[in-house]
Amino acid sequence: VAEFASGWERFYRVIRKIPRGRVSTYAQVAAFAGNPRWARHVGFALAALKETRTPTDVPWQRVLGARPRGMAGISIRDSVGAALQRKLLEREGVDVDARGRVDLGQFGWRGPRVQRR
DNA sequence: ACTTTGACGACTG
DNA sequence: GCAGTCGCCAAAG
Repeated sequence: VAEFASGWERFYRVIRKIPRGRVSTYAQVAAFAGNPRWARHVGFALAALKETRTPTDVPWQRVLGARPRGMAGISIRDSVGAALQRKLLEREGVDVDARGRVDLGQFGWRGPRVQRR
């Protein structure tokens, strides 16, 4: 059913499910998309998204790079884009520290379903 | 069909 | 904490 999805479309589907005010990681998105080893491709797909789609279609800002200590961080290389991502996240109520890191224990997305308070 | 490219991640020194 | 390596693998040229 609707297997039109090219590889990257799967990532977009997962990312669209991330609730406002929550964040996830590339690896996490990849895992929910079917394979935890596609983390790099998530980032690649999002970079491509920048050119082919409108940002509003997929909440790319909620996808961060994995960091130790249950943290996630802005992993975007373009400083302008990184600043934008930070701004968008803060606008959603996500607390981003000075180094662009977010506590997953507090804002991390638990998964597509298992939200259940 | 081969090579290059990555908004990654885990590990090493 | 930071820089370098390696493993992973789909898309684009």
